Amino acid sequence: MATSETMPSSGQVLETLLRTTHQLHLQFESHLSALQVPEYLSGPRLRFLVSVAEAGQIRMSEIAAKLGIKPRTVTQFVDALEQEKLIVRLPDPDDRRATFIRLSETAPPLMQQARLAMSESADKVLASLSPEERGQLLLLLQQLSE
Amino acid sequence: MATSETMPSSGQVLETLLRTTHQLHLQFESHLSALQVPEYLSGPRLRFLVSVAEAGQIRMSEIAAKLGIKPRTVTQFVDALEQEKLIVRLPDPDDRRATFIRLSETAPPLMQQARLAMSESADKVLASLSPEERGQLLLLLQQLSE
DNA sequence: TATTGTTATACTCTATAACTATA
DNA sequence: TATAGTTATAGAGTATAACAATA
Repeated sequence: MATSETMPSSGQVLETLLRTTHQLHLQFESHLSALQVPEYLSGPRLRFLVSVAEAGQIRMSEIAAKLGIKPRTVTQFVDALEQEKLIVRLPDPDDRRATFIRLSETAPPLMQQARLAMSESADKVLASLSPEERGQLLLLLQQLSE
Repeated sequence: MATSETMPSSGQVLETLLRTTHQLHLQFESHLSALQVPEYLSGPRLRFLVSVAEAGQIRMSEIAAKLGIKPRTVTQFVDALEQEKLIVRLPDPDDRRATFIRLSETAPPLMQQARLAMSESADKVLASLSPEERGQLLLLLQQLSE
């Protein structure tokens, strides 16, 4: 039987995980807003854009499934990001009910800038971990998300 | 010079951290809502209640500072949780501008129930990690939040 | 003058339900 | 009849600004 230090309860781990990431999230957003990143590039929007960028071109229903959000929510992201000229809607010629989305031409440099600011913020937020510990953390997280 | 596997960039780690915990958060909330926990005990509200419970009795301005939220937001939490009979407001006799809050008598059993459900959900969410890995993760998170 | 908490208001993210156009 | 996306609406969590009561 192991001690509680080597075998903490799931509840304790998850509680710490959610609490800690909430703190990091707040720190991260406050660093970001101090930098030159446009405010409308919030966390969820950036996550959305990254998904679109990875796919190149993707149907709205697909990205909803991929991100675990509802079609209605996709419509709102697309509306907001289209207004900011970051993505464009394209009709699907094979299915006239469906709509593809992809990054606009102005999006990549902005996202690049956002990534830089994110990485700068991340350096501050993760300052208390050594490079090796960051590697460990990354592996554990990747295992969790599979 | 280490490889990128042992020394990932901060940006990559934080990106994975935020993305992964977003997924976990969604999974966790969906497990929770499938259980018998009252819906009004959402993550942020539970976090708020736990803070109040730890303090025993705390001023609204203090809890705002502790949780990193604005006084206006505290007022909303208190309004909602007071309506659910989970906390009570008490005047501060020494400063008539200030208000103390503390748990009501009915709160602790409900919170206990919520913790149990949370731990059940957590088991599912963390199923892909061994007990040792959970221990590692916990240590890394604790280090991060210091 | 400064601080505590509140009212008024608004924005983002998320959801459900009802609908339109198409398949 | 089923699917893709939209309109309409709502609710939680967060914020800023203006204000009243008190210090």
